[in-house]
Amino acid sequence: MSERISDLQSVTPIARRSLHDELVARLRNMIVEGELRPGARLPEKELCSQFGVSRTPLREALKVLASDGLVEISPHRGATVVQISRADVEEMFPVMGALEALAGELACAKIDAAGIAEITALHHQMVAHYHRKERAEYFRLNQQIHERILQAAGNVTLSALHSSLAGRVRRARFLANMSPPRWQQAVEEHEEILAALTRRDGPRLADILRRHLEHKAEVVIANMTDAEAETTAQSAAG
Amino acid sequence: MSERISDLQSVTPIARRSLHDELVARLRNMIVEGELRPGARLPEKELCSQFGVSRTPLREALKVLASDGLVEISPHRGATVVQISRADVEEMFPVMGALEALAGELACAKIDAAGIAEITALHHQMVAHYHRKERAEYFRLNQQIHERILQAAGNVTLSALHSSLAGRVRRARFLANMSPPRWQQAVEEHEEILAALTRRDGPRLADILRRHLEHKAEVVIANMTDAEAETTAQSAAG
DNA sequence: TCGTTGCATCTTGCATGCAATCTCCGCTAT
DNA sequence: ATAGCGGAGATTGCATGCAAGATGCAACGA
Repeated sequence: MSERISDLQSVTPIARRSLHDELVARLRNMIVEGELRPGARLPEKELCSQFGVSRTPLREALKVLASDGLVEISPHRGATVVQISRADVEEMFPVMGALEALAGELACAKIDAAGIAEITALHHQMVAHYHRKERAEYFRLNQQIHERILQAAGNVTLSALHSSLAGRVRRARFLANMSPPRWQQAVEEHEEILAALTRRDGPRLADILRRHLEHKAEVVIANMTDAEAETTAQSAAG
Repeated sequence: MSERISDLQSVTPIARRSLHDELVARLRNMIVEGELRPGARLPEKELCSQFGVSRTPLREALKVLASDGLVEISPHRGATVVQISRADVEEMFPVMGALEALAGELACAKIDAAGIAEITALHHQMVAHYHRKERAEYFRLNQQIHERILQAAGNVTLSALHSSLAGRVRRARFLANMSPPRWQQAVEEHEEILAALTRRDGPRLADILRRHLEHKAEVVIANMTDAEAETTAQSAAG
């Protein structure tokens, strides 16, 4: 028999995305990145002309996003980007904590030296950005580290759940206002995370991650409260 | 100002289900309950005539189920009920363990006497069914107890994730073949669960639940292996 | 005889049309 | 002046039509 096509490295299935898949990805991104604000209405007609597609694939995409918790659909009234409340955040962080804690345990059991080296590199980059007070870069690296730990856990189900939650939380972009002491605390916790991972101390890593997420929650919630107070003051003044 | 309508207990929004919502619920149920077997194809036309709807709402429902991990859609080839592999189950149970452990902790902190009484009642019913070897009833009560603990945790996000996973796992209905010693072990663990909950010992309850889920996983995976061997033997004989 | 290629048929992906429902505006009555 | 009412316009829910792609079969060639 001749050489099999499937043996060739460079031959991978052509990724063909249907319109609705593409729409799901784009809309999700627009929502998570804050381009579409919480509470924003999503009129089908407008989005259709904007994306240059018809209503059918768009509607399919909206249904998917609704089941994912990013948009809300009320019958005959249309879709809106879900408002994320303080209560929602208070709910979501413990869950993310549990998921990341599990990821930490699994990662310690499975990660190899190369994986640790990679995370270590990311960590040092992140710390460098911390010292230069480069918030945006810091957050990007921070997020990457957490993603890499999830990935090292080698559990697709776990990763999927976490990334869905992370997407919803990221919309509360108030993290950007982290106070200096809080920021320092976060970096210290990341030092501990790296240490535990290097020692492959699963229970300890799980514990740190859970606490780390608790503290993140405090920061986010504090900032949400501030933001709300500001909004209230504005609307009272206006 | 007059009394707000929203303050009234009995006034809840009238549940008006659109066709696609109804379809999502029905299909999900058919898949979870095993009426639609893993690997089964889901031709749009056939389902449409069966449910008496047109293709549009049906397609929307399929997309939602796909994003939920219950069906798989390949472009121009249609939807099929996803096969659940041993690897999938091995992935999912630790995650369910983490979620239930968190639920246990939260439940201990929040549950009131009435809640405990309710779970206690369910527990005793379940044990009665165990003694009468009534598997179906036993499993129903078992599931109810776990659901009540999740509910007592008072975290909608947590409940939603758990129920999605539980739905996917439940399709591996091999639990029905639990061996007598395993069954006894499960009941003993449930005694411990109830005890820890009554004492409101969160960490302990979390621990038991995690272990309980590990053992469930072992049972399910063992039975999946048996089932696979059987299938192989059958196909070899046939 | 076996493997390949081309064609017919069927299924799915998307666009569009119609009906049902909601929203918003002006109007009327108290 | 304000609350309630009603209709016009707009938006969504669902059905259907057409085109692109997939499947399966048959004919062809080695």
